[in-house]
Amino acid sequence: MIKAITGTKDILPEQISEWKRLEKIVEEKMSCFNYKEIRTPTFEETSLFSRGIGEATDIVSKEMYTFTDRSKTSITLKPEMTASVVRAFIEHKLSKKQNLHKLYYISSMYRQERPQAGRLREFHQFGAEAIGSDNPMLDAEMIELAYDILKSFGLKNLEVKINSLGVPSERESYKSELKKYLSDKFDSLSEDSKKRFETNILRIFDSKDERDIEIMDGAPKILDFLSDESLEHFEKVKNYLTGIGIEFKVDQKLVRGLDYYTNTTFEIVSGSVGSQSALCGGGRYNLLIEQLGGPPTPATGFAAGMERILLACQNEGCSQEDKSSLDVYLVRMEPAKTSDVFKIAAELRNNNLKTELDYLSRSVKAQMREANRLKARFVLFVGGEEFEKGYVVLKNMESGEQEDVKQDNLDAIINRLNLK
RNA sequence: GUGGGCGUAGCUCAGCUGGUUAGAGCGUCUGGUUGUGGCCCAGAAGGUCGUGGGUUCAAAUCCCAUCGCUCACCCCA
Repeated sequence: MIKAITGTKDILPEQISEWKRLEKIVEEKMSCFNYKEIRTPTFEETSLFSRGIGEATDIVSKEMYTFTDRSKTSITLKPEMTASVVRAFIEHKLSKKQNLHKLYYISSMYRQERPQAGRLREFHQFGAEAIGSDNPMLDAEMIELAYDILKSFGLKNLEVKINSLGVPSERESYKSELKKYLSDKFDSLSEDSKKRFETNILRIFDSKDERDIEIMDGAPKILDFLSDESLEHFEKVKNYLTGIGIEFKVDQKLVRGLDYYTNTTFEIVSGSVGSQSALCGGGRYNLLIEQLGGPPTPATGFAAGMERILLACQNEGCSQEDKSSLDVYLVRMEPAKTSDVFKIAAELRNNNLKTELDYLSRSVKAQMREANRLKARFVLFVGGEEFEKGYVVLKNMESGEQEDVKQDNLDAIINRLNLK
């Protein structure tokens, strides 16, 4: 048997309604905040991601789906969306059109990691990018927007964490201070963190090793190394959030894995999923656009993992039942009436009524059971003596009442079905 | 890349101190009188016990390998 590739999942019909519900909320909220949808290709030139996300990050160094196509171009399935959006922004010279672009997307992403709860190799994210302004209001708006969507979807067990990583010069001086602090404690660090000491020292903060956590509790704090300007930006973000009643926690251990972040970073975590608790993460990336060859342009954004959100929702019991039902089910009482049934179905469907009929040549009883399972509001019996007299029988499945209706006057039925 | 758990009907699982035709619940299908659902009742279909090898008179049950799933580390959404 051929099975789906490891880390990929089919989304079956019974699961679609929750996906649609989430997508609908995303679209409504994005539009409410005046973000415009953008769609970019599934794959890009590999260098976009290696330059954009950072050569040393795990995403680029070991998780990308990269291959060479027939024209020997190195191609990569997009592991995240920001680099693609920025590429499109630069390529289409959007900065010349207007100063600020507020964009959103819903798309699948690809990362070759070991799958686990809330983590797949093909997964779906929605997210937003505001390109063209350094205004801290937009930093706050990103958090507001993401939080708003998660809340609207029904999630409760949420926590907003924010931090500021400052600008590169501030971060570099912080990193060297951190290095100093850790140098005499190096031997006590976990093996993983010893590696991180060289590759990305900030990530030691992410360690779940108890000794590491203890050591890092005494480490210097990033906010002490930020300039007045960076701190002021951060203060404003916090004030805006407080002003609209969003609770948050400043977490100076919140460092993000992508290289391009500057100043504000944030995460919204859920206590309702497994260890992959970050439902959404983002922050400001003021240098990325220039770094990818565009005009110097400040920007901020976020991405949210849809599978994780769905998982959290399921675990919190906030999923909604699929309420879809049928308007009418046609019961064919004799095999000879098949073409009549088919004709009536066509007319009902032409009038936008959700109509179903039997394709398996089953008994009337079986057809009724099927109608019931499909939650049909009405059943229309075609056949028998009524049909010979020119009538079809309309049955209300909830009340059980039924009545004869002239078969050459389907309009009466259509009107009746459209009423409720 | 590293570690733990698990692979028996469509689904959830029982059976596993080796021993006659492998079970349950749910679901599916068909019936419960001529043409009518939901509840109830009856019956039926459906499984090379992940795959390959080994031990044995005998293996779903023990051993090895392999594949897959899953959770966690790592990383991140």
